[in-house]
Amino acid sequence: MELNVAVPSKITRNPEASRAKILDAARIEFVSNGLNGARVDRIAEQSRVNKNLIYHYFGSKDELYLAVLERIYTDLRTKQQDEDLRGLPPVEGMKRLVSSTFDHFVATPDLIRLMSIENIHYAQHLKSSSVIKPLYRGLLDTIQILLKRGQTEGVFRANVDAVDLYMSISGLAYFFLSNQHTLSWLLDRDLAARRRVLKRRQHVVEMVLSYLTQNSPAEADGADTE
Amino acid sequence: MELNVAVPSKITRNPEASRAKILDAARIEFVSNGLNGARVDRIAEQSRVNKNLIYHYFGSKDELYLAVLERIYTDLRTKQQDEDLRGLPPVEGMKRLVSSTFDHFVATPDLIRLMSIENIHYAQHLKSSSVIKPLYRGLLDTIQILLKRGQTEGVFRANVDAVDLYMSISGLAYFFLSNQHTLSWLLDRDLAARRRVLKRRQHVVEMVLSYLTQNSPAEADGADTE
DNA sequence: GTCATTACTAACTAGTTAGTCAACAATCTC
DNA sequence: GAGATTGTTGACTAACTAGTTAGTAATGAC
Repeated sequence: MELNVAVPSKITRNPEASRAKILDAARIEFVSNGLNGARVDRIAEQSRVNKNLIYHYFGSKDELYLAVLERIYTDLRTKQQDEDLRGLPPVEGMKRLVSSTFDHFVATPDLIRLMSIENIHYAQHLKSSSVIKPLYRGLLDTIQILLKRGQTEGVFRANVDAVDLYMSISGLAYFFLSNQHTLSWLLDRDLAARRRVLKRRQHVVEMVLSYLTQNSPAEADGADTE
Repeated sequence: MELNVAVPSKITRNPEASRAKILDAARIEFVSNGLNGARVDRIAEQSRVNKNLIYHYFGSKDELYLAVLERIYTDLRTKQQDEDLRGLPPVEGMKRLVSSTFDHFVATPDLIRLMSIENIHYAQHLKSSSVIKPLYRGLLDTIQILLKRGQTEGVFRANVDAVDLYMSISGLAYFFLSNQHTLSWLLDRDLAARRRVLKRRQHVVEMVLSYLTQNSPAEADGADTE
């Protein structure tokens, strides 16, 4: 319904586009500079929108940040179609779950940084969100389903906590990515190099699967229970 | 118009104590609020020292931050006496290495937060430090020594990269701690609870050791090499 | 004791920064 | 087309913040 007359050129109103432009610029700004380092003026400038419009739509810097956080979390969880894996043979399903989790992290560095930023702030924004929390139920269920089936089929070890397994799958990928800058420097390796990333991916998959497929308390070793 | 007469109570000078007080207060401030969130005025107030003294000793906010960073890294690496583990039987040595790494992380939450903060800032301060980098050599050497010996003795799998192993050992503990706040909320668990931490510790040790002790390419499975 | 050095202080400043005010103008409702 | 609603703007402000200036006084070297 646009282009109604010849050349209007008057200030066209486009709330959705403005909102989206603000959100895009805000994402870049928050991800690059953290919550305290981010500048509202810079977001206004980058999105080519009047600063007050930001307050009109989002209320405050913190609420804008939360909006960015919610969007990036929901984007991730809608892309991550783990439900498809539930029907696969446990070993195969778990392999794919681990590698796809890894791939999603690699593909979304913004998410990694925002998670770090949010934890620096004691997750106080996340806690005031109602939309993010439910997103995690599905992933945990998938892990639980594959785990249980693998155990009854006798291919996975017993006594594995799904939450612990989730944290390990994520943690093995997360640390490598979130701490890339300090690690690359300290270890004299370019961890962002494509080859390195692929190598890491394989290592992570192998570690998780060798843990799962090894019969439970294999080591009847010394106590070490202090 | 002070009480300059009778009681002398003159301002005693104590450079080392002042320096230390500033550093202590700065550590708390930077760890709690991040680099951008930290306030120099607050550090001055908390250390009960004139603000200019901070600039007198440390030059700038960034240099003060670097001083805090260097101190916490060196503290960790002097406490972490991994050299002692090099003579142990590989499995036992590695077990202890993993659990002591975990314990050090748990005991030093400040370090975890500073590492996250530093990575948010692309490790730019760390890179300008000359003292931190060498500290890492020893730990990697220990891993390498235990790994090699375990491999020649036939108890550890072949083709394990020491850097990957280091990142896994650290990552399994780090993610659990650094992302405690978001994870506790998202997973409905209090990850700071003592029982949880001990359980996690055991899980991490088991995961690393089952990976190491499983014979190399156990799964002659489908390709999955896309 | 004198002098240079170093520790320490109080008051100030130039530049930011999140957020607001008051108004204008498309667009929607009827 | 009148009137309410909502999108959009530029100028403004009060509070803050890293860093400075200019000075005083304790201490060490000789």
